[in-house]
Amino acid sequence: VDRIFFHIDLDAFFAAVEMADNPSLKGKPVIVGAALGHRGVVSTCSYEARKYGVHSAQAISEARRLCPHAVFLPVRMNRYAEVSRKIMIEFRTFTPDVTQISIDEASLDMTGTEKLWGNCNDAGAKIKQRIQEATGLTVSIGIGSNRYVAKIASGLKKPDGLVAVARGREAEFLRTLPLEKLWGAGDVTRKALKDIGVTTIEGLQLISHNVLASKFGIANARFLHEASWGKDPGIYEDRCKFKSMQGERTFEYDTIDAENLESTLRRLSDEIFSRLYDSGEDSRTLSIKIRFSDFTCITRQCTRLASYRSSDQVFEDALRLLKGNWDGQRPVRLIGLGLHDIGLHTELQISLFPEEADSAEKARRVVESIKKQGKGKLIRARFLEQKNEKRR
DNA sequence: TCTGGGGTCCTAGGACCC
DNA sequence: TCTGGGGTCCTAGGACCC
Repeated sequence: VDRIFFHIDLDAFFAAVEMADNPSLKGKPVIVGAALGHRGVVSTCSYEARKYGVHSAQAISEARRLCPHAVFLPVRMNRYAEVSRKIMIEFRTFTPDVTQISIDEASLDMTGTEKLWGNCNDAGAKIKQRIQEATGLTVSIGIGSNRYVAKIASGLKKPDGLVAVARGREAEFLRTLPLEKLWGAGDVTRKALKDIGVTTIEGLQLISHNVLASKFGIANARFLHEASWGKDPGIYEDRCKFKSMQGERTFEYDTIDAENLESTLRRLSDEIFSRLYDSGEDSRTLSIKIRFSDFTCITRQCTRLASYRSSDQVFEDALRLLKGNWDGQRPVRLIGLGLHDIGLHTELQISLFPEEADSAEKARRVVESIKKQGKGKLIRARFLEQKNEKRR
């Protein structure tokens, strides 16, 4: 059966919400992001601001230099999440198959809805009208025979755009686009492609699979090949629930203050554990992240036998990782804390009694630390027995 | 002009087990 | 004393996206 997908993207979402909430901002350059004079970047900016060269992920100080008269606003994530929920509910009145991609994007399977909403253009117009009425915001819509093509189409005529790719014309559609539009191939991949003489999507379509695989590996080669031909490499498949959660803080000034790092870790532990607790799920893998003043970054992780049961447990492991991996000398720019492999069944069935699980955990740590310090000096008891038997 | 915060997925290598 | 092949779990790092 021929399927039809709509990819819907809110235009300049954070800035647009601010303008809808405060109409006096309309027509002005609006920049949502870090507070002025603080470390941080532009989250979203209005199209008026983009005319001055302002864009997402730009340093806020740079945005200020480019557009000093813009209205600078802090990020009000709770408000955007509220508007986002409202919009997703509207989407679900058009089709039950709505995959939320991010706070401002969704992929809709609109197969078989023609009798309800009309052809693609009509259905698109109705969605736009509904979102406009409900929130005052505009969306850009891409339409295609698969989610990947729809996603790319949605980005081509922002804001308030609608681009439909005819069935059977997917490869031709991709061929006309610059390589930068190929979702999933970023700066690093493009540079590597240039090394083997590929600078266009057409070039990517025609290059031999072997050459591609030897440069990028089989999985990446297949992704690039399918994407370039307008086949869905499966970008939104099995998007289930979240698999990790993390929190991080960039310090206003790089720091070597251990107390500052510890208290930040303490706060992050409380936040993350409470999110885990609220989710009702389990995690027994924790990571910390340290970004140094030169922007290099390390991550260190550990896995327990049983899921975290308190923010104290989270903090204890986080602190141990910090102490084992920071010399107290290198200035730290950012510290982060994450929990991973989140799910309901991550618990190992080691013991019914938490005390035993804890002591098993301690034993494991002792073993690991001895292994690290005295390489090869630790062997399993059963091997000792074997040696003794041989000597006899 | 320095470069946030929240995520997903993949790879490579080591330890360990059978 | 030398040594295989397959599998799982774990760790560290990195590409990419919004």
